[in-house]
Amino acid sequence: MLIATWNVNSVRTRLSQITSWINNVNPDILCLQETKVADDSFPLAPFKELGYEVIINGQKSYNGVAIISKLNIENVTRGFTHNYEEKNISLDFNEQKRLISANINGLKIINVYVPNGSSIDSDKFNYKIKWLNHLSYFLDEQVKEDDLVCLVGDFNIAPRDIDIHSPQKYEGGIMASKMEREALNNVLKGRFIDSFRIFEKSTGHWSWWDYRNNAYELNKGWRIDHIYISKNLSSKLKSCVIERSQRENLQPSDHAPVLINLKIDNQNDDYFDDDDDLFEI
DNA sequence: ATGGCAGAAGCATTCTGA
Repeated sequence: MLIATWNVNSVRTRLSQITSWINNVNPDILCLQETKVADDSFPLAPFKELGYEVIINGQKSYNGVAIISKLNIENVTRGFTHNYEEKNISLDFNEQKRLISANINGLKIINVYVPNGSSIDSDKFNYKIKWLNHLSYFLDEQVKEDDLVCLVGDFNIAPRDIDIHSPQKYEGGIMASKMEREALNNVLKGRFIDSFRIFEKSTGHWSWWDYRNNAYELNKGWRIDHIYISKNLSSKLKSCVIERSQRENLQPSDHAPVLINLKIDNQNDDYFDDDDDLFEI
């Protein structure tokens, strides 16, 4: 079973790249972030024609998340489900569309687009930390002990220094600060495993490269897109790859997809045997 | 420290992203 996450930076602009990638890889579930489109303008038909169901939680211009699945989608939730005012925060944390979840094939799929935070002395940074705290509440509320969970998306956080091309340059800054990493760890609470780090312990593997300053050509990237799986899925995890070739498309997203193979059933089990080009080297 | 690049809205330029 193939499960992917991809910040596409506009689903409409990237539509042909996404459908082409789906045709090549044949994922069972694809979670999108930064769809940047209101729900009534989302391009559903191209995905339905490929045999996928689509659930969306979008808004005009900014943010927006979607789950595209070949398998039946159940128990959809959009945004946080708890009463945020009970948590002593008056802002409506569901205004920005950054969260969607559903049960698919016995798994709970949670797709997030964590706020960027701008810079650590900004109001947006404060919003980012609080948003992550809400995500922690959400997991407490929604995830039962024996649930099989995939928490995927653009987290806008490099978990460790080895996930940044120049850690000394960015130490303590946005996406690399201690506060963000602690907030992320509080979300994970030891319940989850970083799929990518099961297979790759070294630095030099990125999922995002800035559009500016020739960052991709200089391979100055960050690993900020993650697939976290609950520990009870760890024995089923067969691979995790970053599909960085998608960053070489004409007019690409600034993010590459991240893809795992879970041995849940017999679907797509031969995928990694017959297309070695999709492995990151 | 600032700007670089890209997308959306909407028609010149601003806002946002990371």
